[in-house]
Amino acid sequence: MALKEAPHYRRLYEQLRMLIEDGTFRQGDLLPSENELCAAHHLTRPTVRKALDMLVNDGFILRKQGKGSIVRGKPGGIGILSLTGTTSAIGGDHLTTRIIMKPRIRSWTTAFGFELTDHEKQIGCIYMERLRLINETPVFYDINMIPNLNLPRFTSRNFEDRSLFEILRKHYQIQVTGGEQKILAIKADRKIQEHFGVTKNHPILRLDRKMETNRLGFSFYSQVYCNTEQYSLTGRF
Amino acid sequence: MALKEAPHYRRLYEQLRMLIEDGTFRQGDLLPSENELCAAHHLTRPTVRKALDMLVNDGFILRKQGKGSIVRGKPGGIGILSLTGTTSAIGGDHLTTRIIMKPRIRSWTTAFGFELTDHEKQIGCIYMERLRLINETPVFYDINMIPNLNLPRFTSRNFEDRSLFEILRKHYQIQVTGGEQKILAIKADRKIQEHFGVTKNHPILRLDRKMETNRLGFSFYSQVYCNTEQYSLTGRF
DNA sequence: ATTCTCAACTTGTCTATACAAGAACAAATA
DNA sequence: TATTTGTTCTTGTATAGACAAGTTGAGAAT
Repeated sequence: MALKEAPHYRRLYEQLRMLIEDGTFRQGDLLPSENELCAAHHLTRPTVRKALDMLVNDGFILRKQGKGSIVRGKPGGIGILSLTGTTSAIGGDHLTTRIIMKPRIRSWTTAFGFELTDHEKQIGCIYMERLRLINETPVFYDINMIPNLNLPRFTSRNFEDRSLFEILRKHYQIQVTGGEQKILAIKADRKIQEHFGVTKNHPILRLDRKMETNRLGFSFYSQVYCNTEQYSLTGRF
Repeated sequence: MALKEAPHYRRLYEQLRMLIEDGTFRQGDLLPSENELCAAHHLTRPTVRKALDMLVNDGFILRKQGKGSIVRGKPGGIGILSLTGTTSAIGGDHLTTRIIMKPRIRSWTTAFGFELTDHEKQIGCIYMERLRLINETPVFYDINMIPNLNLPRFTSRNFEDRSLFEILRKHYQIQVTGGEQKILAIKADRKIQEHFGVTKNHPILRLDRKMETNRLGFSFYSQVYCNTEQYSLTGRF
């Protein structure tokens, strides 16, 4: 299956994003002007602007009429609230993963309060639980439910180091395009107390998430318990 | 101060968004095709597409090549995680507000962990605390800090019914364009216990938010305590 | 020296057009 | 009947150019 080349605007977006993320452009810097980018990449302004629009949307730059495109500061903390999976949200910190329950096929009738289609209910799901540690401290406990649909060898893959998002993208050409989430604060239940090493009244943040993908009708679901004592979740809106 | 007319793409966006929100277009419906919208509004495709791009970004529609623009379901719950203020995030439920501390001018050196500029520190801030109830149940307690900058009559306005966002938009032409937030789970402190009527170990969700606006260099800050026992926060990403 | 004006940048909005590619359906074909 | 092939709809990508409007800085006028 030959993957087609990404469109020009997306390649420019990826390139500029990388230059911001690796520090080539720093907070407050001006990006090259639209006309300069046009000349440098042999593109026209609407195409360049589309790439810049995406950077604005993702919070990487601001644009000021008459001034230019200004690089914004990267928000600190853990950006799990946006599109990225946990792995890439951590940033420079050291993330390790322990599989608590290996992927196995199960039946399901609901996924963390989100509605399932009849087709999803019928084919069942792949179920997996993981504990994730940042710098040796357990911070996330996630339960994942993925429709059991045409994912050869999925249950035997190694989820220790790589993110679920990355595996779906690389091996199955599935991109997460967006999703829905519910957030609430709860007391740690017995299982969470044990895994996080906290007392029974310790407040825990719970995210119920539905991830939608570029594959028509393919969504998957996660419930994430977070110990926000040391690492709070951050995001842009 | 005459407000200029909004650009065409924004007006089309607002119009379509309203038609989706008021139920004229329902989940699964197809919007008129781009060409039909062009003809109906005397616009060209790039302009129409810009409006549709915004709807995609805000999660109102999906687009499928060869098919059309499909209306998505509106997520339920309280959409405070996105751009809207609390008031418009509640939806159909009944929101009431009690002012716990009336707006007054204070000095500040920090705002909920966000960095302040020297200018912000120098001019001080307007400080206000409110308790907000949904269907008579206290759900939000918010602390607001707004730079004390050129907002005539601000401290004497009525914040009971209207949202801070709305007052800033209507009276001062200030639009919130985005922001940054941190989320964590905490135990209710004494003040929160009292206002929410909960015990001392009750888990509470805390949002620290920085709101950025169309006014150059003007940001304001909120810390929101949420009792998510009955109403969880929802959002799209 | 200070202020003002203007030219030369920047991004913002919009038009007009072209071709590619996916989806749906009808007609032709096996 | 079942399958294939077009045709025609849809959105996706990209070009080229025009004018509006905010910002900046150099040079002219005071």
